Amino acid sequence: MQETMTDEMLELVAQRFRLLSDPMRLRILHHLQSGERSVGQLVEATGASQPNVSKHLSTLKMHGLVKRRQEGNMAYFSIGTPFVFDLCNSVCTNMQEEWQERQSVLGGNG
Amino acid sequence: MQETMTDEMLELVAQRFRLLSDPMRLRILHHLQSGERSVGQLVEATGASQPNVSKHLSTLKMHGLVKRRQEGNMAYFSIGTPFVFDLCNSVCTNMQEEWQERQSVLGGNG
DNA sequence: TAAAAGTATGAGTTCATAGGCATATTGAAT
DNA sequence: ATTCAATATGCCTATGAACTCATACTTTTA
Repeated sequence: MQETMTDEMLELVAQRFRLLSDPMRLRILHHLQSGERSVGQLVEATGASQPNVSKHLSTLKMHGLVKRRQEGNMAYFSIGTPFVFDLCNSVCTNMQEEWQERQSVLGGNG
Repeated sequence: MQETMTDEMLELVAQRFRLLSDPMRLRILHHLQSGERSVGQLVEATGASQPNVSKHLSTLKMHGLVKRRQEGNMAYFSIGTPFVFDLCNSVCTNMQEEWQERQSVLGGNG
């Protein structure tokens, strides 16, 4: 973090993190990682309802995490800012490290 | 993100991000970045109420983002996982990049 | 033991949001 | 023009969480 953090900056950063704090949104992003997907495909893949998927996509798009492309009847979404996966990877890595530490503390070295 | 993400993993990652999705918690972490602080110091620095600060610290501690040390009457807290600052820096950097892009799009190059 | 300071916790309130359902909108096909 | 398919949106509800106030807990001091 920087030396000085204004209230507005804190609010914006928190907002960004809040976008990633929902499992369904993470699942959608995860499926988009392998490429562009239509709403229907995401509904199929996530098991969520179509309105729910559409709303999450709308939220993600509003904040630039996702891009939208229309083709006929269908709307295709894709990742807007690949850096989100860096964030997720960092969190995953850190969690794994903590688990390993905890395990070695609990279970000794055997 | 990894190739396979179980529901439990998604839930845990989301939980981690949710911890960072609150401005007050970010502010507390930000103040801890320069070193260990007592609850009273954080109350003073953040302007939040003492119960509020204590609860946030309790939440952060429960998830390992913060460590607690007791000395007499006082409780001193410090950063448990420095990697959170990497996450915040990534977000800040990315936001700045997007702003610059937006500015050059809106304002041209002059 | 009593009082005071620092911190933690519980009850209650308020606010944000995820999700479901119904329906509106948009484009394609007949 | 009508009907159908894909997607978006509005309303509603329920759940979670941040905050406040009051109070309990804990350690120090008198």
